[in-house]
Amino acid sequence: MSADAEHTPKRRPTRAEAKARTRRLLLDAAARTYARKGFAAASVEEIAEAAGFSIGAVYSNFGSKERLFVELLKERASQQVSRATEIVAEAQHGDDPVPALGRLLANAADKDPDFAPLQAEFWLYAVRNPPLLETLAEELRGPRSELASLMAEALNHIGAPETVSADAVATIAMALFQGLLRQRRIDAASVPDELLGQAMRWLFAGIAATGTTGAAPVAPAAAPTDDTAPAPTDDTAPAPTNDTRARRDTGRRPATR
Amino acid sequence: MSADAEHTPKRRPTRAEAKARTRRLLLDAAARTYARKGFAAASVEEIAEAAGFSIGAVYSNFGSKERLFVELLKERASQQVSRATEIVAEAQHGDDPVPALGRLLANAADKDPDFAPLQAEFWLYAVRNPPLLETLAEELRGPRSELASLMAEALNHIGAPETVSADAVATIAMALFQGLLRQRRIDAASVPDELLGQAMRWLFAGIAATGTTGAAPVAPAAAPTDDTAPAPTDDTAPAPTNDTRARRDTGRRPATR
DNA sequence: TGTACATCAGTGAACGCGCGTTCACTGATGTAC
DNA sequence: TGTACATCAGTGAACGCGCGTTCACTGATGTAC
Repeated sequence: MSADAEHTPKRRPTRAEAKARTRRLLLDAAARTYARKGFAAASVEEIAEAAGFSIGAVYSNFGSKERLFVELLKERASQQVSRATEIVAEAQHGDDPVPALGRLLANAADKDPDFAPLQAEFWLYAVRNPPLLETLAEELRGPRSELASLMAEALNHIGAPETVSADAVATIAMALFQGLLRQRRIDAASVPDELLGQAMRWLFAGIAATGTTGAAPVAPAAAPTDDTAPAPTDDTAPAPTNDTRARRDTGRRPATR
Repeated sequence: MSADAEHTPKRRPTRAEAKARTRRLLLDAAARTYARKGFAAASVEEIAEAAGFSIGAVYSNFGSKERLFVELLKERASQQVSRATEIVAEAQHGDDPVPALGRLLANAADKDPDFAPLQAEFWLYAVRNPPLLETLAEELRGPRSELASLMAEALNHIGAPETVSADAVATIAMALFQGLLRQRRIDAASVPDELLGQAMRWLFAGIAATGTTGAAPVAPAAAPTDDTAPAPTDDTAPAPTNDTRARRDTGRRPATR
């Protein structure tokens, strides 16, 4: 129909473009299928069909069912963290973080029901294929340290003591998010929208209190918090790892190791 | 060798006893195998062999690969909650809960590496087989409300306001535990032993602070909780569900429904 | 712009292996007398 | 206590189906001249 076919979106796609599009469609179909059936139970035929291609297209693009999965993992493993980070960032500048966090939870749990199962598949697969665990950890490092930066900001904002590690708080926040997501699937009523926000609120209030009071009033019969080494557990637990009280260094450290 | 074979543990086992023993061994082997390979990838032969029996023994005892899995789920799904509950109970009466919670985390993560993957398998399987979701929820109800009872005690002990729901706190605690367990597998260094205890400490401090302040600075813009039906979702962020501010009812309600 | 050839993304049929399930059989336990 | 028969938990070989992977082929895109 139209003119000089230069920047019209309807021009005939180049070979590379067509291939890229196929790849995209296959990855998206794979995400749905792996999420719904699991890696082992999802068949290559099912995935190809869902994407509108033949089995061969998968092999032409990815080489094997496993490599398709790994590509998907590399592409999406960090989605959980980065999604959370976005919302937290938005929430922080808005009026009240609680409803924003509630939306995060509700969206991830109800609007995108494939999300949590796919993340679970990733985790299980990586746990069973140790080399991939490192890959996974690496994929998460970037987004995670962004989240930690936001947490550092928030900690400064409430005047938390310098000894509180933003990394630790970010880890706690992610764990909460994941755990609540999971529980919500089992029993939606036990995880109302505001629960994530509520928990974060308490957490920050607790951190702030620890700061102002000097010594934490915390859990019952608790030994007073001294600012020295945590010196936790004696026999089972090994020498304390770092991090919980590490300095708030949290400028994004771009994945060294 | 010995005498009247009455209560000697070495007497010939009755048929029922032998069968029960076989069942046990098969279930244990199934737990390991499903945890290590996943439900779909684990073969019946593998399980039978790990237990020291032939394939037929599985079919004689469970009827199918799937029913074996479901039996296992029914038996062990609540392990996560009840394990946590035990430790919390113990921690509460000891000096300091932080190391006890640290031990809980370390044990579940490092000492029993099959635990978290198996729980993840249960969850994924249930999510994909909705009828089982209800079963799973039911299995968890008992242990969960025990945990909530402990939380109620702790809340009273720190003088938390009556509006703080022990159920909500229990849910938060479980979510944290699960989430940290998962993260520890990806990057052990980011989840030191004390992190769970530390988080709980902050949480309770925050709740206590909320209390002392008088009015809960909690979820603003939240409609006051009426005790009627949850009336959930409309589209994005639904009216707040119940529970977060529910009365602290938490005497164990023994799994109705 | 047109022609001849090369490349290569995606097709579809075929292969063969692994696995869940079945079933006739075995031998030890249980029961009746 | 002993004998004859019934039951049934567990065996092991066989069946057949589904699925991952392969491969010769097609036809559209790209390239050389």
